[in-house]
Amino acid sequence: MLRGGGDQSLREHLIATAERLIAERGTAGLTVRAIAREAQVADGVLYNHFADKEALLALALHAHVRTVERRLGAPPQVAGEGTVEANLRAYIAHGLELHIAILPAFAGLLLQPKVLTRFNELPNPAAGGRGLRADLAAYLLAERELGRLAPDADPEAAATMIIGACHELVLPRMFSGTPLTAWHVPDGLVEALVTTVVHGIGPARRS
Amino acid sequence: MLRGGGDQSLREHLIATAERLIAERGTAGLTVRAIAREAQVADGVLYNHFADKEALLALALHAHVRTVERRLGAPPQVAGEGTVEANLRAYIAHGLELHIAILPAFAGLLLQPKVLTRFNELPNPAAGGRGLRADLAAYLLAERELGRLAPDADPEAAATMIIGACHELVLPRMFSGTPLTAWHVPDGLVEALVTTVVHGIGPARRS
Amino acid sequence: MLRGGGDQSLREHLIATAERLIAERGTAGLTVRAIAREAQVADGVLYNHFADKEALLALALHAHVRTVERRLGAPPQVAGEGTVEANLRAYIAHGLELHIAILPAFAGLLLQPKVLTRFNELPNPAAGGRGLRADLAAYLLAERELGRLAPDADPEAAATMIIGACHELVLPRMFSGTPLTAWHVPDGLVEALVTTVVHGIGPARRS
Amino acid sequence: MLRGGGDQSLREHLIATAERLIAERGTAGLTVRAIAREAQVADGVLYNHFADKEALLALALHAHVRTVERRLGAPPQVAGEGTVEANLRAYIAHGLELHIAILPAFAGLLLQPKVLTRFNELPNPAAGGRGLRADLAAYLLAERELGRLAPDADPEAAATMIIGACHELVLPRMFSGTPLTAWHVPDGLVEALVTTVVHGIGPARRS
DNA sequence: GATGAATGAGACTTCATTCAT
DNA sequence: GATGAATGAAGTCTCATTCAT
Repeated sequence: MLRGGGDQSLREHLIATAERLIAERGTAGLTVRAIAREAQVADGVLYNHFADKEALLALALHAHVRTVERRLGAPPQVAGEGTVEANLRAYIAHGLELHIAILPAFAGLLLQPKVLTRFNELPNPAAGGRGLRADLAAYLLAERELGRLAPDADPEAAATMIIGACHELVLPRMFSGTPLTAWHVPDGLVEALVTTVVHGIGPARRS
Repeated sequence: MLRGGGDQSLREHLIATAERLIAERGTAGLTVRAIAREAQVADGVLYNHFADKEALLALALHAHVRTVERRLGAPPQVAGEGTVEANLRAYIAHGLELHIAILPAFAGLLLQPKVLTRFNELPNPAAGGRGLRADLAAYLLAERELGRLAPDADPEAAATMIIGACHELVLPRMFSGTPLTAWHVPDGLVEALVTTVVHGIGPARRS
Repeated sequence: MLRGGGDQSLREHLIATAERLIAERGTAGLTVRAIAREAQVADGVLYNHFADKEALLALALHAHVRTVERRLGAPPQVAGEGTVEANLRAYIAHGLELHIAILPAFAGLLLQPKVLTRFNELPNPAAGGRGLRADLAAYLLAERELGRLAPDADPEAAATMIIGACHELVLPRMFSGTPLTAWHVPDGLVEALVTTVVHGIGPARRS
Repeated sequence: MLRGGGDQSLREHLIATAERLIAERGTAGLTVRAIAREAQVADGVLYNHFADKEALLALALHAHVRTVERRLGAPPQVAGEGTVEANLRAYIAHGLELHIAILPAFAGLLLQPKVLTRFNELPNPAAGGRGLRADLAAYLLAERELGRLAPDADPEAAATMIIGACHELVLPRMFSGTPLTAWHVPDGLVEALVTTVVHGIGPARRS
């Protein structure tokens, strides 16, 4: 990006570059210089557009989450359509892909409290991060109102377990050293999760 | 050099000190000098006992996990005793406490590939981290064999959801900025989780 | 570009703005950007009118001295009028106010050789800075010619001591950290200075 | 100063180096790197011994003042010895040399409030800076008690004028660009100052 | 002439690691 | 083995100055 600018402002260019680096390497050891070099701009240019490194990282992380969500599309939000099982499968697929894409980026946040603070000051990316669980709980509540779930089913508990399962499937693999993108959910696992949450594991369960 | 216990080697003393600091402050901004000062030893003594900082951190993290597990005691591993529901409650309580104690420490791991590598070279702390899920799955399988669960219940899926729920309850709170220790599980939530996984949320569910 | 007065050139506007900032904050940490922002003009406009930052600062400092002198009015320059004592009091009051106003600004000068060089290239602000001492010496010489001072009184030495006393009263207070504007000359001090220089401190002094 | 140390600690070595640089160039634009390079040590070594740059500069400035005073020796402090005139000449000579040596160094202080703050926290170098005026006032008071000065002579006013004259002789020359060390007090000036303050300039002055 | 984004050298500071004692 | 002063690369950030528009 040479003097004179291109089609997008340098500010956006920097956010996009940082976002890409975060997606690729996470927030770990991401230096101002690395971002500037990758963006092909001078070292100090960052400070013409952002208060400090943390402000840029917070925005880049935010953009990352939105980018991922845009790519994934919205999870099913209209109760009553299709089958509950199919909708749950869609939620789980969505949650898995979302966590695969953003958990590594968020991990770095925990070591950078200043980025965390600035990130929390930004508007919550729609269904991003903690939003997905609430989304699912709302969906389940609506299905219960329609009579497609047991009258005493607990939407919050179920949503917690389903989204939690997505975490549980992703988190351990972040510690293995192998790139997360190379991993796919085993066949039948999603189906088994849906069956489990719908029918329960108790002895009197319908066959 | 002044050490509390005179009979433990300096090596153990350093690991114990680093473990305590990790437990108190997490891995963020933990410097070699801080560890040495806290241990009341010289800065460079570390390199007489460990290859580098990462090796020490990996061992300290390992020790931290074992310490927490020793404190929590073993989760119920004998199927057929008590009720399934009570045993599941115990697993969930165990999982929550475990994750509250070790997730913050592990977060730092993700940003330090060298620590991660060295940690994975160590013997897997018994039920630690990924171990708990496998433990629970084995327990559920045994209960199914005893006929206390539905014959077609999927122990793996159920274990994933239950341990996942523990993650889901803890993880978001790590990003809020408030200290994790100040948080407690809302009343009824554990019960709701157990009920959900045992009975399912489907329409035909028993009342 | 929004400027207060429409009829002064941008050059004058910049000098006036820099002068005001120097008067308010001194030269410490005064950046080109701060001046431009305060003047409500673009960052780089400075270089259309001045060779560099130092040239602007030299002119602004020059203007500052002239502004202060205009505000203080001329010290008594006509010998033979009033009493010598009263005239000396006026000189001292003038010198104190002048030094209070300009010494902080000049302090920054000493650290910026380029500003210093450019400042010295400018016409000496009439009685400013070093000028006041010469003024006083000339006045004292005239009074001596009129017979209102001892025939062997040394105007140069007396002027040096009187203006020096003004320095001595102001300088130490610049290092105390408290704002100079909050300070006032203790009652009786000016009178004591005049008495001392007029009568001397020697043992045979008239009572 | 290579590893292993020499006869003086590195801490002292750094202070001495900074002191020399301050004496040579003043505090203006004195960088951490310049000090480290001049001291022949690594860039960051400073922070093993001082909280920050300002702490070192404050100590170096302090040392500079003490060094100068040690070199100059104490001004006459015993009233009643020699003649008053000779003692005053000694005070003036002392003040001139002191100010020539330390005023340039102090000028930089005004642009570095943090150094100023730290400097003021240090014990006041005996008769240094503001101390000399008080010293002189005390001496003059003692002489007055002995009857060697007029009974109504004002020691404070006289001291202010005498030390002020030293300032006035030195300050303007700091702005000329020529090195201060190359300047000497014109013959007769010191004598004229002493005569003026002792006899006064009033018309009834003794011949 | 005016703009202001971009430049890039250089400032201060941190910290894992080494090594003479 | 233990010490801890010294190392020096690397990090974040500032700011006078330039130049295409």
